[in-house]
Amino acid sequence: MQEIANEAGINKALLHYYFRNKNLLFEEVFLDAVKKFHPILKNAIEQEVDLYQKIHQICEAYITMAIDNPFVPVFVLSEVNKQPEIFIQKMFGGDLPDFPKLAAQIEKEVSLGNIKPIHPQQLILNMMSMCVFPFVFKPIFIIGMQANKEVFNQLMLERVKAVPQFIIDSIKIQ
Amino acid sequence: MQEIANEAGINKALLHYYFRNKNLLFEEVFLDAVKKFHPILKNAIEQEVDLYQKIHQICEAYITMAIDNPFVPVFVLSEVNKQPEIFIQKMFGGDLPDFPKLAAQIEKEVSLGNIKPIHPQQLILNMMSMCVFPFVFKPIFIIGMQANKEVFNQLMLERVKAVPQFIIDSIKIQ
DNA sequence: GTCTATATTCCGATAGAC
DNA sequence: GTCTATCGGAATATAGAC
Repeated sequence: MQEIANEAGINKALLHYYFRNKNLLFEEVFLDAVKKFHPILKNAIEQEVDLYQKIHQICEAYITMAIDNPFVPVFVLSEVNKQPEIFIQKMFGGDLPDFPKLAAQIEKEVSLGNIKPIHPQQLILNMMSMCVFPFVFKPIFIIGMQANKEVFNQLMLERVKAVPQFIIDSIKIQ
Repeated sequence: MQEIANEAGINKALLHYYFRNKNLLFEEVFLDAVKKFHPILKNAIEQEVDLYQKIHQICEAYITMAIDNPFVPVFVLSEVNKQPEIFIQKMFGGDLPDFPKLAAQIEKEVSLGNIKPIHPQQLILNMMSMCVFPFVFKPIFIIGMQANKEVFNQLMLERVKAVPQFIIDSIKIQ
């Protein structure tokens, strides 16, 4: 609270005046900021379009969200691993993206022979991983690659197209 | 400190007797536990084998490490995003895996026409993402997929082979 | 080495003046 | 609304007996 007050150029007492206590501050500031993105991401997953389009939409939604708000992936993944049920309830309000529906769509394409055989849940994990992970991995990547923020940001921009391309290259039938 | 003492069946004073203070305890216990894996992962990345073999080795090293120590990815990624330089120094001691060397190997295969054109750093990000991210995403995945720990663990076992397969399917030339 | 008791520090929260 | 001053509790850390 002291650090926040310093940063804001006010004092602790005023923080309590505005937010009553530390937990309410946390929820109003962080959770509200993060909850904004939920409908966008949920919508990308639940849109009624064909699979390749959907892969593009999901990757674009997740990666651009993370580019514009790089703190969100780190924040969500840190918090959700502290108290999974509680955080998910607060964050999604029991209204998570419909992953099973997406899995069913993948399953259908596989059974129709339109894409290579793959476990739908593995494909979903692969897609989510490639969209979100780099933003959490960023510090290690930059130091390990002897890169810098500008290089990293450029790579992330490229990923909006590169990730769906990579996925589709892997699952498409020649 | 009280909780740790309870868990250990001793009292707080003894914890301080052994570790002097909370920070030293943290470093000795957590950092030491995590540092164990560093040479294994580094070695997988730096082995002198052909690219497809190396992809298999890296994925196997990272995923099996995470299966056996699921707390490690969450811990490392949380800490590294708090104080990147400090944590990386403590964790890797200025001796990170040689990612640039791996990038050079990928670059070479691309230029030889052995694999599809791809930005080496993107491929590395994709691989690291698919290996590590699911372990951080686990709580959301389980609830969102209406799955459970057993299903999740089974999926992770399958990923040891499924992830390299997915990558190679994407980059290989028909 | 292990304990009890206690000191010390830190931080969230409140009281009350302005 | 904003501040200073302070309370109260919790957590870290130490003293000292055994």
